[in-house]
Amino acid sequence: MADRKIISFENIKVACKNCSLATLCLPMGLAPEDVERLDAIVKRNRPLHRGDHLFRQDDSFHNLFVVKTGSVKTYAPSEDGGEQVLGFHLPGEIIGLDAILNNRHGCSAKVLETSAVCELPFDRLEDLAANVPSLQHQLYRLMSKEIADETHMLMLLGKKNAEERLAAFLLSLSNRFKRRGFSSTDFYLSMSRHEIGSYLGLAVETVSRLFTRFQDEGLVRVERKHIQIIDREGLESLVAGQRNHRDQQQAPS
Amino acid sequence: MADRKIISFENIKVACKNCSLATLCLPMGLAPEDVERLDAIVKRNRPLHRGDHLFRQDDSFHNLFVVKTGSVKTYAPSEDGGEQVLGFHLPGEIIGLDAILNNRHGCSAKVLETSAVCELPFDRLEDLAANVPSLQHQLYRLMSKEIADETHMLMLLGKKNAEERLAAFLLSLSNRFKRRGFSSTDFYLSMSRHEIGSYLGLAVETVSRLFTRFQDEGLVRVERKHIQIIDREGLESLVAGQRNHRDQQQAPS
DNA sequence: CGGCGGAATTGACGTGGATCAATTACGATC
DNA sequence: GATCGTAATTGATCCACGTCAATTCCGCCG
Repeated sequence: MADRKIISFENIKVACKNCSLATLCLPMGLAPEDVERLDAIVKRNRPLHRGDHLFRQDDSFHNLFVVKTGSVKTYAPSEDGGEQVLGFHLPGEIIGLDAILNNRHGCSAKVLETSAVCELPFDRLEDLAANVPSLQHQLYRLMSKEIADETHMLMLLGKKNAEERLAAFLLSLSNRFKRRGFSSTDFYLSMSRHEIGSYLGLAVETVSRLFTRFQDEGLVRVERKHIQIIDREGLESLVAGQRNHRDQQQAPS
Repeated sequence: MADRKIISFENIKVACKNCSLATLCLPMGLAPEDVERLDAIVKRNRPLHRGDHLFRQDDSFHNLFVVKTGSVKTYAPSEDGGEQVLGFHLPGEIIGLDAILNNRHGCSAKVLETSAVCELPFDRLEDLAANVPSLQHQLYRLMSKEIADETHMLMLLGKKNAEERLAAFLLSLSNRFKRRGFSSTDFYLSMSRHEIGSYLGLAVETVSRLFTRFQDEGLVRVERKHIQIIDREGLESLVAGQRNHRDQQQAPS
């Protein structure tokens, strides 16, 4: 009891309308009274800690999750203990949309650092969306964004080499931090080299070597998890890939 | 006029309720009267021919497209005339969901063979969905499926080698043909080796060599575009990837 | 403060698949 | 049926990146 009181500050729950993420998250584009209605179905839990799961593959699906602070990775575990990282999720990003299809989660989601996460019961959200066209539209938009983002990732994995992939990854993080009001040039990675490699389809050693190479070339400053972007344009021209190889031929009519 | 009459058989337009795809497509799970309402907003065009575009990258977005017969590829063109194939779409599959976000198509869509395609004005569909919960739900499901499919593809590109990718591709086609009432063991490819390679992140030559290898190993019979699956289980065990390499290590807690 | 264990780095080496280069096989057109 | 252009196959070579192995670094805990 006393205990509960002491840590009660953890329970401070920011209403959607006061949340700094309102312009990236579901409330985007909603009228104030609709934000209130959305607010009424959001569950806000106490912070989770590194290693906690939001859900595991094959869990039955009830809620979508939105990162409020911290970061989360989604991944597909494989029998043999290995895993394929599918995504890293920053504040304002929605997790679980792939589970609507079968009412079952197709991947696992694990917290990378102490994080706050909002929970949205999907059936209630769906009901509300049917009555609030702008919310319905925003849901479609968010799902569309998820599709577009994954398409972008497919292109990265399909035809970019290792350095183009890592450069794109760093720029993606940089841009997302910026939108969230953090520095776009100075940030900390919450994931390991191993996880970055898994996400980008590269070996850990390759990731490590590229970080040192990028640093030697004056593109970034790397100190363990601490990243500083020194030459953003340099990274961008890497991604654009002057040195792009595969598949430059003409397609058939 | 006479002309129009002569080819008028092309204009035979199957209503959704009579369409053989009703159980895979948007009408899935809708009550008959709701199918009628959906039917009312569907535009059915005359068949398109090989090379015709449904839309091009950066076109403004108005309609979703559903393949009725034939096949369509989506791809991202690059300045230099190259392209990255993003997907192959068979009857009953929806195209254009990634465009909802910005009201602009993020990729191009081109018909691979003579094909019939239904067109759905998205704004009218959205309005209808707001009034027909089962349609709204079906739309969420279809978008969720798109996300889950792309996730699956990310895993393929992220950690599978060339033969695992091609085996998975063949099995995917086989399964999709089966659901559509076609043979799952004997079919024709509507796309070129080059397009397969682009889709799978492989060089044309690699695709070609793998086809011959698979044939030599008695997994399939290949004769140009004509494919016969001889040993489905063999292909499946390839995909499962006994010989799987990358990333079998333990993840951190 | 010292010792332990996982994470990261660095180096040496091997290989899967890209690239380059011919050759062959089709399909379209007249 | 001859001609041409593109698709597909096949072979030879190369290299980006994975794998293996050793070392260093850092956070953690007694």
